[in-house]
Amino acid sequence: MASKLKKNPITLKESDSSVSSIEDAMSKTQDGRLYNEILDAILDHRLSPGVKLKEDELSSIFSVSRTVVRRALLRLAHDRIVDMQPNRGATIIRPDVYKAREILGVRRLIERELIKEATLAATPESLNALKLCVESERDQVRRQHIGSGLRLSGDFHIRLAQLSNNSTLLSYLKELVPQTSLIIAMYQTPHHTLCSHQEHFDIIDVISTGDVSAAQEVMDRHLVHIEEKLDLGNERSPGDLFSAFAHVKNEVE
Amino acid sequence: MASKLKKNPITLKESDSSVSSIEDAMSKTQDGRLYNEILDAILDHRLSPGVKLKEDELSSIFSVSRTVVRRALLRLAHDRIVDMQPNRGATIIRPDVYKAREILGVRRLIERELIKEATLAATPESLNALKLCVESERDQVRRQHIGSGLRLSGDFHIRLAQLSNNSTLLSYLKELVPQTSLIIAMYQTPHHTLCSHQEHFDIIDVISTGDVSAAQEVMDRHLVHIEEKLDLGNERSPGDLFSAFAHVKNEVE
DNA sequence: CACCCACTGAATGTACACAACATTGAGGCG
DNA sequence: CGCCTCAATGTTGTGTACATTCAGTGGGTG
Repeated sequence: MASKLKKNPITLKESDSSVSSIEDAMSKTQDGRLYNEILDAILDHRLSPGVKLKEDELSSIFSVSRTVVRRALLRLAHDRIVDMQPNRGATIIRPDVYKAREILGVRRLIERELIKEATLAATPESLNALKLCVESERDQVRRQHIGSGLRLSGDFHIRLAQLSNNSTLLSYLKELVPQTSLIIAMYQTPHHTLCSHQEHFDIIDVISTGDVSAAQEVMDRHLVHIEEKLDLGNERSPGDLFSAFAHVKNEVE
Repeated sequence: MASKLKKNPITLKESDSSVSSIEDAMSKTQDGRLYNEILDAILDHRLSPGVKLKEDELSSIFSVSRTVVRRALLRLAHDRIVDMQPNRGATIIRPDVYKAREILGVRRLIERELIKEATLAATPESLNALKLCVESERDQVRRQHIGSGLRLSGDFHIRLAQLSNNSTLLSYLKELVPQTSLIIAMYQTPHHTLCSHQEHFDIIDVISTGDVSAAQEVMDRHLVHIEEKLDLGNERSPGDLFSAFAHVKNEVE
């Protein structure tokens, strides 16, 4: 059992994650830290769809008790980021094509509203802070830190949503972003599937004009672009054995 | 400590709740049962906004260990139905006016989309089943079972949403309905604030015509009516000491 | 040879004990 | 007389042991 420790290359980056992640006040308890760790791993594509998250392994890796692991997993399950069946443990979701379209559709619905409210509430200062965030994203990608780039790309959407002061829709988006990350992991095409940071800069520009409809239009197109870059036509993602043989091992939902 | 058992009048209606509640497959584990019990109590207005949910008390009342109680509370916290602060326990949320408007606004956004998809996916059979549900709701109210009527009223919206096959938006609505129930409890005016079942019948009728825009219009008006029946002008709900002295005891968020 | 069933091992569900933290009240001090 | 300190108490956070369930396996039988 102890030999399984090195099986997973997840490093726990103490202070880094609590800074980079948007989740702020919840890191006080241990399960909040673990929750963020797993979330970051998913956003960075270090954890793939379909991976089984065994409680013993996680407790070994992060040196916490199963109690803490269970809490973290329960939260992820409630976010619909992992799937928990009674007595059968937790696995990272593998959205099928139908579900993927559903999630992306909900994102469009919700972000259309969020950007409307954000546009009405934006100030020059908050937009500048947002711009800095996108620049950092761009720099990470240039340095070939694709994983961090991906996470920061999600961060942009969440920070943008925070401008709106709509905490309900914000909490939904916080679930949708990791789900989208998993969808990208499953259905990405050879060409890059990152949010283009240029589009992020464009979005900031439109918001600063105060034109709500235009902002909604740009955001919607941005999300459609993401969807178009995916290969949602045929179900399996190329080169992924898990997808190719999904019907053998587990016929999900 | 054992003497506190009789303090809370919550009865645990074994089989009843698992039938009446929409939550279906989750009642296998004990925490799912407790989760549904608390949710039903909120929907029936047997539990009010601001009530402290102590782990020991709940574990005594329902004869389960604190482990189970904690899981249930954690789920409720994630639904934003209870508020959990580290080391400070769980209390049922008390949405202020701003938050109340936000939640009702999100409901309108989400149900507008849900009824669109439901209209496109509806069949005569599914609509008939829905009609039976509303009739049962009407009968409960006629028999003065206001609590059950309230819960069934929420059930209508959820069952309607289930027609749409959009599980993401459905899960959001499952959080929004109890939140709405708490808002109604806080801000209800002397005249009845139930969803009028007549409007529910109307909604079913419009859906059966297949006219999406009309259905959206009717649903939107229905939700606006609910909001209009509330007294969101002045914050306190009449006769509720908790609200009246909220600024003294705890200045929430 | 294929199918069925009991067994076994591993993983999860639950309970309880202890530790850490927050709240509150009394007492002392300024 | 009011304020501060600190201990007592209650409540939550965490770790661990035990119970339960499930999946895989091996042997037996039709």
